[in-house]
Amino acid sequence: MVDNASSLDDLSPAERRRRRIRDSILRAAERMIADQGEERLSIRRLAEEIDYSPAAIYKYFESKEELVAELQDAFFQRVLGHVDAVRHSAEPFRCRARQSVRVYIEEALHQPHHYIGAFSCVVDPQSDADQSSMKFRAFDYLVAMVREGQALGEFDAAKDPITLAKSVWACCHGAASLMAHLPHFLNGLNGEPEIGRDAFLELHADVIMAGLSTR
Amino acid sequence: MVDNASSLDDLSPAERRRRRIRDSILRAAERMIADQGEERLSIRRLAEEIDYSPAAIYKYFESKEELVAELQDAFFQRVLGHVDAVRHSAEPFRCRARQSVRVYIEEALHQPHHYIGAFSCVVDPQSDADQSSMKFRAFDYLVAMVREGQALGEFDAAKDPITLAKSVWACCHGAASLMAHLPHFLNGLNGEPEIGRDAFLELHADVIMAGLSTR
DNA sequence: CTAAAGAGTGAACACTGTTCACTTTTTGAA
DNA sequence: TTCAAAAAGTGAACAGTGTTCACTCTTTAG
Repeated sequence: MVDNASSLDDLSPAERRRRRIRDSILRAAERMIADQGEERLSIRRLAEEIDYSPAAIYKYFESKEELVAELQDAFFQRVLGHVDAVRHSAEPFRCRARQSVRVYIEEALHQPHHYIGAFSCVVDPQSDADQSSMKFRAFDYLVAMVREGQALGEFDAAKDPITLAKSVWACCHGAASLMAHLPHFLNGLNGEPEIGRDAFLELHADVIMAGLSTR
Repeated sequence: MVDNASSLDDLSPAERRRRRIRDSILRAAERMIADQGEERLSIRRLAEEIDYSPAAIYKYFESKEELVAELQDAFFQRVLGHVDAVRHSAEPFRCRARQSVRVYIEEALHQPHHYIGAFSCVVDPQSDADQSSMKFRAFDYLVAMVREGQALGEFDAAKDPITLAKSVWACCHGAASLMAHLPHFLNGLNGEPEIGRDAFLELHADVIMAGLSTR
C-alpha cells in the first residue's frame, strides 16, 4: 500500500516535490499523534503546523481517516519488523517465542497513542484496506510461530493453531492495550505496590508460554 | 457514586421528577451508544431524542464526559455483578475461575460499544473518579481469585498475586477488546475458517488456566 | 507561447460540546 | 393566596471540527 521504495531518483521533479510535501504532512501528523493522541489531531492544527491551509491537505489525502490509516499501517509495519527479527533469530524456539510476545508489547508501547488509535473504533470487515492491513499480517506471524511450536512438540498439537494464535494475540493485545490506556496500570491500580514493566512482561510471557505448553 | 437505591418514595415530587428525567436522558444515551457507538452520541441528537434542547442536558449533567462516565460505571457494575455471581457459586474452584474469565468476556461483549468506550482514551491517573471506578473493583475480584487459587495450591504461590491478576486481566481484556473491535475476529481474519465464540472462549480460558496452574 | 493540469486558498456548510442571558414553570414560606 | 426565589428550559452564540468548492496562481507539457 505504501510505496516506500527509496526511489527518490528517476521521478519527475513534480512528483518528487509532491512526495516531499506528502511526507512532511505525515511527519507532522505523526508527531502530533505521538504527543497528544489521535483525537487531538485536527486538520486545521495540522495545516497550521506546516504553514498550509486546511484545504491543501485534501490535495494529498482523501480524508483524515486515510491519512491516519497510512500512519497506523506504517506503525504496525515497524512493530512487525521487530517481531519478525526476533522470530528469525538464532535462539532456541522457546526463547524466540517468549521474545516475540515481549517485543510485540514493548514496540506497541513505544508509541502508545499509535497503538490506541489502531484499535480506537470498530473496524469495518467489508473494507478491503483493513483486510490487508499490517495488523493482520502480524497475526499470520503468530500462526506460524504456533505451528512451529506444535511441530516441535512444545505446544499442544491437538489444538487448532489458528485459534491458539488468536488466544495468544488476545493476551498480547490485552497487555499492550491496558498499559497504553491506564498509565498507572503498573504503578499500583488501587494503591498496591508498583512493579516494573520488565517484571510484568516477564511474568506475562511466562503465563502465556505456560498456557501454550504441553506440560 | 450512583445512588441506585430504589428510594422513589420519601422524596420530594421535585426530586422525583428530576430523577425521572435524568434517567430518561441516561436511557436514551445508553440506547444510542449501544446502537451506534460512543463517538456517534452527540448532545444535540440526544436532546432531540427526548424532545429537549441541547442546553437542557446541562441542567442534569456537568458535561458529556460525566454522562458517559456514569453509563460506563453502570455497565461495569453489571459485568462485575455477573462475575461476582460466578465467583461465589457452589462450583469447585477451577470451574469458578474458568467461568469468571468466560463471563467477564461474554458480558463485556454483551454491549461491545460500552466496553470499547470504557477504554477509548488514556485514563487520567490523577482523577479521583477513575480510581474508584468499577473497572478497578473488577480487578480486586481478580486478585482475590488468584489468591484463593494460590491458597488451594492450584496456582503458583511463589508469584506475586497482584502481578498475576494483572496478567489475567490483560488476557481477558485482550479477548474482549479484539472481538469488540474486529467483528470478523472469529470469522476468519485472513480467510481462515471461522470458529464459534464458545469454542474460542473455551480454548482461551484453557490457555489462561494452564498459564496459571502449578502443573 | 499557450493551454491544460496541478497546487493552494478563503469562505462556506454542516456538524460538534458548551455557555449564557433570558423566559417560563415550579416551589416553599409569609 | 400571594410572591419572591429557585429550578427548568430555551435560542443564540462561541469556538472548534472535517470537508467541499469556486477561485486564483504556479508549474508543466506540447
